[in-house]
Amino acid sequence: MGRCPCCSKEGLNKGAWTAQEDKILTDYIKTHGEGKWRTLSQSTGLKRCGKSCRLRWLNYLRPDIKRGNFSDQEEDLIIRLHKLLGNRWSLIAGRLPGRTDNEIKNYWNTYLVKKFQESSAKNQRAKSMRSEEPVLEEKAKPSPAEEFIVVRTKASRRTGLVAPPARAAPEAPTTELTTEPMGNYNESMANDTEPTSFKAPILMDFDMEDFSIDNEILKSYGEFLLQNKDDEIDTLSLSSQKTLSFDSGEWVGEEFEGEHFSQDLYSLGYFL
DNA sequence: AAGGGGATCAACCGCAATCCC
DNA sequence: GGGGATTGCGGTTGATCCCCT
Repeated sequence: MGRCPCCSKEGLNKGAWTAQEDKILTDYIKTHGEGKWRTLSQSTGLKRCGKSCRLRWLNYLRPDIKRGNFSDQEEDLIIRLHKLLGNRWSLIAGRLPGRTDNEIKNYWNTYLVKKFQESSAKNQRAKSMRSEEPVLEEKAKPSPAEEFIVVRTKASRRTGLVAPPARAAPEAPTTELTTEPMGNYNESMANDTEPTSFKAPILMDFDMEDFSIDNEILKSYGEFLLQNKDDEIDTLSLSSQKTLSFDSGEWVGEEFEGEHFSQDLYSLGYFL
């Protein structure tokens, strides 16, 4: 284990890629396809390590990469996914076609974190204006970004996340709501950016073989909907024809049938 | 006009899982 | 089955850009 041998090799180029290097890399991948990065760097004569080639391709040269600013919808989706997934940038990027994990990570660290800090400071000022109580107690409260505590270990491929069922599913009547496919992101959802409305559970690593992420997310999210059904359901009552019911702690609906559903994180999009 | 400082983002680093001989 | 090689990921760095004084 330890450090990748190729990184320590001498004679390899570092730093910004030249147009010529880009062309060599692009041409090779067009011919041979992705993968085998080490072989690629050797057979093309590129004085770059395999990791560097891979990164350059994935983050910059790939033809399907979307450039430009993040839209409001994308931003909102990132915020919501980050609440659920934590710093799983590759997973988040998987839900944003054309965006790379690196791009999303940078966007989060530069823009969204700041945005959270500002809104949290605003809230704090507003509260302290309203109350004569010292702000000391407020200080103990986490900012919206911090509120959704993400406890995680170093990234690992065989791990995922779990939303532990800390609270028992509420005894509630069947609640109906509609869903729509992820591609049709609803405008009203973009407006619902209040980060504190969804009490995300603590995230932790788990073994994919032991857990089904969606079951847990569905339980927790269903609970959230039930607790907030008066004012929140509308944000999810989209124009779709698909019907989803929450019954006895489980989601029921035509879109959610089949044993493979719970293994596919794609379903998460239905709730965002 | 210059330069200082903050913001941005491409690229690197190190770790861990998986592959493969 | 063991161990080195490879791949994938998140965290961090540093070069460059841009704005303000």
